[in-house]
Amino acid sequence: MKLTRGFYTDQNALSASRSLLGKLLVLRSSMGRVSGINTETEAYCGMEDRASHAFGGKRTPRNSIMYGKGGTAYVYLCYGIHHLFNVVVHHVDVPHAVLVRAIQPMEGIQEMLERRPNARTSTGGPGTLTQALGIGSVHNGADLTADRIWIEDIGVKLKRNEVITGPRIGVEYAGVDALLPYRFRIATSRAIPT
DNA sequence: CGACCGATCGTCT
DNA sequence: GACGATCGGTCGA
Repeated sequence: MKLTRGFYTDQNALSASRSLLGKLLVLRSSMGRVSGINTETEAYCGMEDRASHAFGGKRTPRNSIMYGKGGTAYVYLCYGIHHLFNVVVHHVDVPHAVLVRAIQPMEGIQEMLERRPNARTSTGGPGTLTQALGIGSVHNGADLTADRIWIEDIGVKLKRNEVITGPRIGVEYAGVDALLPYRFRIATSRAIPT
């Protein structure tokens, strides 16, 4: 069943990063449903977090989505090439977000392969999963409780020892905050180099 | 294997 | 004018 508003507004990025693991990310496409199970996430925890776009309470046209309602998609272009997909959580004016770093493809795999012919690494990173699913800047600001892009609970329960934590990727500029264990990954998912 | 590097452009200063 | 919450190819060991 589709996650409702309360799921997103009633928790912070840290707990949401855990609870979004094992959930199904779904898009409606012209071909039907395209989806994958979240296998890796990262928490970006508000204005105190040096790795976050919202660090120091910074507010720009780009990151303003992060200050909005939990249950909103935050999609932005990284390195001029890749769209990264984030789930905004927590309350208005508290800029918490969860970056989805990897998925396990479930529905619409044929469609994903057409978009990414070299399927070996098709959903192994935050930039490639958006390409596989067809997520782009049109989804920035999308309401995750509506019917274009959403997340479903498919009954996957993860035990504590099935979740691996570690430091976030690509945030060296964040100083001490780069070391925080804000990265979460399903232990049994395809191994990804640290 | 691992290290390195070019691609590519919206966003912010 | 500089810089990314990255990726995939290449090069050398």
